[in-house]
Amino acid sequence: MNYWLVKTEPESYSLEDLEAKGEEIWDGVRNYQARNFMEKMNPGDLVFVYHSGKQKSMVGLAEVSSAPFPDPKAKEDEKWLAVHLTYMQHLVNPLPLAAIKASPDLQNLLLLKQSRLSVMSVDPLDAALLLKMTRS
DNA sequence: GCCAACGTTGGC
DNA sequence: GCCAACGTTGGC
Repeated sequence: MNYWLVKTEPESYSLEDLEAKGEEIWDGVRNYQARNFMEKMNPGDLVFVYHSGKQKSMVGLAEVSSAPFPDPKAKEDEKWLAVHLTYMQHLVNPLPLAAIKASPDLQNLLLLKQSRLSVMSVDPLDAALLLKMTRS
């Protein structure tokens, strides 16, 4: 199983929106590094959902519920990808960015290293620690 | 509101 | 192919 983290601005699309809908197509990603991660997604993979902007906290969990497929919104000659994500839960304890920054064990999270990346992988050990910290 | 990081665009 | 200019993201 692989672990991922997706960022979203709650003002445009929030975890609550995902919860209400149950499953959502995660499209519109227009960054090559992010696409390369999406390419490796498999159904059943766990996805941490992070709210950027005012909240800047990890707020929930979702599950990859499809194989990656061509982004239907992409132009015909472009090879962008989308996946389906299914809502799992809100975290018992949302994890603020400040707490992540303050944790010596989480310093190699791509979230901290590449602030603009919107889809990224999470190391299994980091994922286990995150799950522990959020008691989910 | 500002700025750092970084991706993209276009002139050369 | 380089690089300056510009736009966007996201934290502060």
